[in-house]
Amino acid sequence: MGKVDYNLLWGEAARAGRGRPPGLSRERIVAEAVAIADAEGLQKVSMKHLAERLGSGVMSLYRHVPGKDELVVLMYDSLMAGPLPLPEADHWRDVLRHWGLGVRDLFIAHPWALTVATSERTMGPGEAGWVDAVLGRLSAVGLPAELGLIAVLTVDCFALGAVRPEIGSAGGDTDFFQFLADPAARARFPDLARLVAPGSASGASMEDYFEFGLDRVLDGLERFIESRH
Amino acid sequence: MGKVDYNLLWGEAARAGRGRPPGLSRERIVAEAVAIADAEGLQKVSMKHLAERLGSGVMSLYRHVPGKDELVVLMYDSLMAGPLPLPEADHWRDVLRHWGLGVRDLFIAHPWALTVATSERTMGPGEAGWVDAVLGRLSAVGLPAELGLIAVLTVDCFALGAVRPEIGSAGGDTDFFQFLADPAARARFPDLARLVAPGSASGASMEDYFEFGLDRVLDGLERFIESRH
DNA sequence: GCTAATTAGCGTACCTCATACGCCAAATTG
DNA sequence: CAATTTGGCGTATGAGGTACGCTAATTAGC
Repeated sequence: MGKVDYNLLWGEAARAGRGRPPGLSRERIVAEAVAIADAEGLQKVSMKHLAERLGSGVMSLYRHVPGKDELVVLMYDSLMAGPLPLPEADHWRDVLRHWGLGVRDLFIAHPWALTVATSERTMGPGEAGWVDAVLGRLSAVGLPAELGLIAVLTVDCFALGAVRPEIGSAGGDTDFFQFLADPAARARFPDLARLVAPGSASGASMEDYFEFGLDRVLDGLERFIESRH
Repeated sequence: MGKVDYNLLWGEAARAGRGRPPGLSRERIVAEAVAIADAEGLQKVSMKHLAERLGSGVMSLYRHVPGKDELVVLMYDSLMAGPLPLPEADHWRDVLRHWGLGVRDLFIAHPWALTVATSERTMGPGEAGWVDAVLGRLSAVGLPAELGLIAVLTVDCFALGAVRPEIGSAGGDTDFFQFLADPAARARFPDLARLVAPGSASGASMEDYFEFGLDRVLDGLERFIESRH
């Protein structure tokens, strides 16, 4: 929600010298919060609930995390610090395709993360390293740095936008295209209805659509990159 | 946050016959909430604040809106019910390009909307009509319906993802790439640093980047569509 | 070992916010 | 002018975030 201190993400971790040794740690808190969000949703991540899980008092958390908003930001950046979807491919297009699908998998595995990603925020070290790793790989397979950067951002933007209708549909709780179940709505928006028609569950076809769009984006990038050679 | 009733968005508005005439209306409430969110941010939209603006009691709002979550959904859908960025172009590519830029403008004008767009939700009538209008225009300029649908969704997905770094940068409060102000960070992520380098403010270059990516997406769609003729 | 300094854990109190409930007011229908 | 219906809203409740300050545990210096 509110503003989050830049130093929270990028600042040095002040080392502890003397004094009482910590039982909690920022890492443990963030990891547990992510576990709760994955299992029960982001709105179930309350300081109270989190403290119970960790077997500590509520206010103890504030020794390691400035507040709730900051915790959410840390949760998000911790995702990006994990393993990267980088294949052993030797063509930039394969690298980017694999990476785009990996981004999709990440946001489907952590549905709460998409909301965080699209909130007003600052890029953290995890995310920066994430992007940096892909740029490095693209560079290794011969794509010039300036082309790699725009290619990665384009694919990333598409993936972020395109994964949206898939989230929620998976759980079955909230279907993004629920209104199309009504025949009257299908009659009013016949073109939209076609999207969901093939596999009535709508979940399966969305994945196909994601790949289709991704391939179109890669086509567009390919045309541009080839014109530069 | 929570689940929102499907009927809230798509249900018929029950007409009032007798009884006390309403002083408030759902439309007024939603419009005022949007005004607050635009001016002060979504987190400042509280039932209390909203009621003060409307000169009514807090609980009066609940006669017209089931709750806060539902209000936010209605706010979002009301944006989509507004005027559409549809040009008088006679080529599908121009239509989609103009539309993509219009989507970008919309989310920059209403920064809070992006978070709502990417939350778990159901498509409402405003948004469905929005998509439907573009499909109709594309159809009118000769693009087959099935191609129009995937083209619109692809462009929409890209626009949604790509506008993200621009939000917040505009206000100057929270810069998405704030960490690149630090020379050490620029040294660590030189490729990323290049993105912001040209216009040090980073805002101007992001718009150029949006258009670049959009054109790549359109290129990819063009290749696919031409291969179908 | 003793004391001072330092840092962690956490109970209490407070504030904000959404909202269930119920009463009253204002209009229509007969 | 009742009876009915619908809207406005005050009060109370409960959840959630967090400022404050006390206590506990540990180390550094003596």
